[in-house]
Amino acid sequence: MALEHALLVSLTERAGSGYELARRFDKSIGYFWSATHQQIYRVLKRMESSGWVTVESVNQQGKPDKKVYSVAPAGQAEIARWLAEPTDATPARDELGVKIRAAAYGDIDAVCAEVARHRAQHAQRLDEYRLSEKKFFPAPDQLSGTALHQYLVLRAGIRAESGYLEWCDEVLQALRPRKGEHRP
Amino acid sequence: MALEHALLVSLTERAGSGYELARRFDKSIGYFWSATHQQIYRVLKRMESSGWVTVESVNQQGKPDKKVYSVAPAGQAEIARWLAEPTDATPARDELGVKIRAAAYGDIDAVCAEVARHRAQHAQRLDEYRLSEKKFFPAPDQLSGTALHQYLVLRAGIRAESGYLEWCDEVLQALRPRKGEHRP
DNA sequence: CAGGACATGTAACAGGTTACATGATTAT
DNA sequence: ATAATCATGTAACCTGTTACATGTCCTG
Repeated sequence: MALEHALLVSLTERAGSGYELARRFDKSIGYFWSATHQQIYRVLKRMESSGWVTVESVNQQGKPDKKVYSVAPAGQAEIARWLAEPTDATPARDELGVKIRAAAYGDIDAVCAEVARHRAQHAQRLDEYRLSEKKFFPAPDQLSGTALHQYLVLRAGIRAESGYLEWCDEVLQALRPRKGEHRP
Repeated sequence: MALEHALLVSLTERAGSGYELARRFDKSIGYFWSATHQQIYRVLKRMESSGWVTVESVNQQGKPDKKVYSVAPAGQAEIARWLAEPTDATPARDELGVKIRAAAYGDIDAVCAEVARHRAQHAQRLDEYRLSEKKFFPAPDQLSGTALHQYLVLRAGIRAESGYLEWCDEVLQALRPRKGEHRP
């Protein structure tokens, strides 16, 4: 399981509440691992009873109390243990691929529209990634430590998204009826 | 949900038993959607009670009986309905990314070893894909219909795997200690 | 005063994994 | 004999999603 470990990493960098962690998962970490707040609350509770994290209730003026979680020594040990343990590659899962394979049994134009929709979504994500790259890592050669690691996973996102975009274009070119031609 | 629809597509191309479907998911379809046999049996049962598929028990000499599933009209309608319905892009989920982000809190060499392991796995998959490409689609320009769609999803696999490989190399180059240098 | 951000949670459900169980045939 | 392949299934469990519930404060 990686959600536990993603939370531990995030909490190591900065202690925080479940709510704050959910915010962080909308951004940086969420680019390659997503989670809803319910899931996060559940896992935090479990990690607390395992002794991986400690909680402290913090009063706030105006706002409701928050439970700030910090990584305990057992949690640090768990990160190290997990890092050393080999993990299988996550199997690819792409619903759009299933749809394309199914295209012959439905409306091809609808499938093309779907591909175009996904293309747009991925293009937007790629833009965000490239912006982050320019903004936070203008001189990648000089990075080291955690900043370097953050940069490297951002690179994964950039490569994945731009590859996906190219593929969408290949699909659209192959499936879309071109002017002057008519489909058999 | 895409497993139902992946099974419908597979059964449209050829009727088969749960066991046979599980075999197919190890190959072609499994390249972009995976499922265990238990999952498949469960979903087939549900689809049968929804009237999307029909079953026929087939006696075999020597081997145990098998239940051969075929797509019913309601199943065909369901494929068409699902194709026209927009779906969200599957969020990326890469455990290796989490590990790299965590690398500073454990043994960097262990993380590099993991990256190298994954690189090897993806390289092998890419080889298989390229072999399939040469073997089954030697003249991609002339494809149409289902064969074209199969080719396009294979292309997705090839692009994804080769992009991943390049990224692994980028990571290894950035993280691995080079001769003559020593890490701070 | 309505709506959004902050903050946490319960409950029910759907999807996916792992372990176990059975039993025949065929190949080594 | 032993293992692999064919073929189906139950049970328990973990992971992930959706809907609902509560309550305050701040902004427009």
